[in-house]
Amino acid sequence: MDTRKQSNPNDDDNEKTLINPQNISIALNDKQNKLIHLDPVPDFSDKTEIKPWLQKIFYPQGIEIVIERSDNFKVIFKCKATKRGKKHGNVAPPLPEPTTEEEVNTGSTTTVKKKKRSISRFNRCPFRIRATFSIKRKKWQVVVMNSMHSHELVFNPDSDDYKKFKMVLKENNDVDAIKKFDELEYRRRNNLPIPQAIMPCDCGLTSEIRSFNVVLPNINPRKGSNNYSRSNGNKIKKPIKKNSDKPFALQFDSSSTASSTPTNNNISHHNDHNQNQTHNHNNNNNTNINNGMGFLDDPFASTEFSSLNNATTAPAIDLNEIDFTDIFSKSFSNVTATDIYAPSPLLSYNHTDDTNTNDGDILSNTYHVDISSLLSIPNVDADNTTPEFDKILYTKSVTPDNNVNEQDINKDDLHWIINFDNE
Amino acid sequence: MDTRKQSNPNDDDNEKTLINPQNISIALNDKQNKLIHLDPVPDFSDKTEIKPWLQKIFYPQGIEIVIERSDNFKVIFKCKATKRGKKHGNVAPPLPEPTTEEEVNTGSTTTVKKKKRSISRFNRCPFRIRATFSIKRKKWQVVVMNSMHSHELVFNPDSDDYKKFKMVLKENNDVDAIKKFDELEYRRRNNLPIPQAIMPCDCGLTSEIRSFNVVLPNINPRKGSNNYSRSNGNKIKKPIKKNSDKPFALQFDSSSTASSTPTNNNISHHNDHNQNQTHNHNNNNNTNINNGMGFLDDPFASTEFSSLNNATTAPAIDLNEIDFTDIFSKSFSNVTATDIYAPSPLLSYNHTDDTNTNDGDILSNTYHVDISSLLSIPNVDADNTTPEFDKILYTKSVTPDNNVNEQDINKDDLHWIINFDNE
DNA sequence: TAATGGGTGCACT
DNA sequence: AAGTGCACCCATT
Ligand SMILES: [Zn+2]
Ligand SMILES: [Zn+2]
Repeated sequence: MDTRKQSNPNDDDNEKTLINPQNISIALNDKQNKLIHLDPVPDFSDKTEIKPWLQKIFYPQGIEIVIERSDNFKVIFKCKATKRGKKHGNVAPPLPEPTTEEEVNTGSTTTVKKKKRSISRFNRCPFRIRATFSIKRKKWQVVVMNSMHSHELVFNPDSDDYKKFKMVLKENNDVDAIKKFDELEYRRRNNLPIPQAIMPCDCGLTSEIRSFNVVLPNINPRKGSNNYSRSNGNKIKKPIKKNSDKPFALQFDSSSTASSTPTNNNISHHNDHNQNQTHNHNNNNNTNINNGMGFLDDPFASTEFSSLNNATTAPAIDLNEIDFTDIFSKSFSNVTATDIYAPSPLLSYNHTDDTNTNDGDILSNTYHVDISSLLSIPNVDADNTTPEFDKILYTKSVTPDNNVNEQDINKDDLHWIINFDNE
Repeated sequence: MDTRKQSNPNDDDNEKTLINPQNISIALNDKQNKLIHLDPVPDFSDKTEIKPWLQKIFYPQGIEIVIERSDNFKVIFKCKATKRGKKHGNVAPPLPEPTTEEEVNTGSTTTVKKKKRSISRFNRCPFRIRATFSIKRKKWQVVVMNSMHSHELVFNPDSDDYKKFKMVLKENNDVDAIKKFDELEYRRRNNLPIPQAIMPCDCGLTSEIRSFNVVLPNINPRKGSNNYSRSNGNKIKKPIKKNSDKPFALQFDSSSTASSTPTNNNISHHNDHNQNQTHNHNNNNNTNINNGMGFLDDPFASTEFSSLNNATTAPAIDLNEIDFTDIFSKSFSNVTATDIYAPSPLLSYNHTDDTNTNDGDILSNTYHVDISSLLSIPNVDADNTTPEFDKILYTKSVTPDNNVNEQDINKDDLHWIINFDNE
């Protein structure tokens, strides 16, 4: 039974309030809320399990995450920065940089000098995922804090981080995830469209989380005893030494990690999908954001999986191990894969998992959010035309100087604007 | 026998050329050279030995160093940043920040917002020490890259880093260093003047390096075999994995670290001191850079050590173990301790150590540099009056807009100017 | 261990 | 003055 208070998504003051995913599409379309709570979240027994779980979700989105900051009670993720001098090989090239030169007036002479220490565009992406351990709930909460990106989103199966991620999947014998990512790699390398179904869930998070073998461990947390102590006297005490103070790891009688052990939790997903899809942007399915790489060139729109059958020549991938039909037999027809110029709709579903055998306090009546919304650039001004992608990338277009209606800027927006201007 | 070529310090193109410390004062006064090569340097058997060695040198200068960046062939040190919200307790307060507010014009309204992500002044200090392992010389080279600071220099015996440093000294039974730092702490806590003699050497580096028990290990480096491989093809190859690729650690048959083992190297120091002191600035010995802390308030100028005898009441320090006379019997009378508003002179000495029993290629004919120069703010324009400290701190005064003669800017200067303007 | 925000040392890449 | 991934910090509320 979920007793959390749900706030009115039309309330202007609810940016940091827990929002029922049922209403999150409304909240997002209200242009004010950028906090997207992902729910449910596995009961990680260690914070190191969070990143692989998120990678399974966001790699298919073309988002490579890294840890920006972490301690034992918090992990902040962001998009991985590009490598500056990277040759454009099999790696998707970043969009062209803005002018890398700048004029330096040294008095009587003006010198044009290459900007050596320019921070790559990629590193300015405001996208964040915040995982915090809630002592009261005794579980981790995952919140997407800024769903827009300052760069294109391209899945790169050749990145080192992805290779490591894939290797861990193999070490853990995570056959379902391996199969899906093999499929994802195959489609990427052959410039095939990436359907949302390759995402953890074509409509959200929860379902495919199970099939990805990212589990909700059916372990009973200790009740009645709170071994946590974040305060030192009356002040906050943070872990003092390395590899110490891992209270939440002691919370479960887990003999294995959440990411390596499947549960018996049979979530009946892909049922009762109440697709409250809401579009308030141009449904331009032909907009192309990938410069010549072809990854997201073909809007998936109404493409059914049967179209994949055209691809029969697989490279080094063991296609014999890939069962495509199982993946694409699910409903995703109304979800556009690449509609990232304008805010994607949030599809919210209400999962009532009667088969859930886990602790009802944590797992029952959970909801999930279609993370296709994470692909979107926020609708900074719904009344205007969709802002140009290049402008957002290069001209600080989120500032009020760039067609952003100031009334539509909340405090979080302002914070970013200020930071951009300061950098 | 040192066969290194020495360059003409008056040459405009020698910024990155090895400079004989004999000529470094001339080179520095030429306003072009900011690279101060420290020589000799112990043959560190591990890069972790470098920081303690430098701490022994720079703590007495009021400089607390941290590692900015490191790999197995390079360690870059800089000044430790201040703690942001630190209350001004027994810690020397940083100079007041510039305005921490900024106006944000959001169109029709102007919002004044606290700058949240401001970098503390302390972290902008350009002072750097670069230690690089030279494969050709098979030894570490230490270069001070920017001898000015953006902040006051105050030795803080209460800092955590210093306590750790001191603890390591005790673990290593480094009695000489312990004695000297006890003395330094005592003088600091009692607002007594800090003579240059408490520095590793009152006139330079080499001599006190021995008495500080930082040693030049009398170990014969392997000759003829070069186990190093920095190049991958013809490009620089960086270490690939953690805790691997420590080629220089294999270079010596060392059974102990350089910082813990004294050598038999009897450098006859404090002889033949040819004090080529050069002043081209106002010798204002009364300039006070310490806001009320009193540490460096009293210019030491012509103060002899006998003046310390006035202090007889030592707090918790075991003064019975401190032999002051041995320290201050050395000549340092012409060195001002706190003349940091203007460039300090560089005193260069020529040490000819006939008693050196170590490898002549490395240790004979070595020189050392008076690191009192490291206290100075560079003479950005010798023809002008001394630039105001506040201006240097807060108004990017190293830019040509701030009284820097553009002819006096070399390429490295320009690089920095650009970076400052970008921040 | 309340929750949440940010700074920064420093080795990896 | 490699940039940045990450963790050890500290801040305010
Ligand atoms: Zn991003
Ligand atoms: Zn400094």
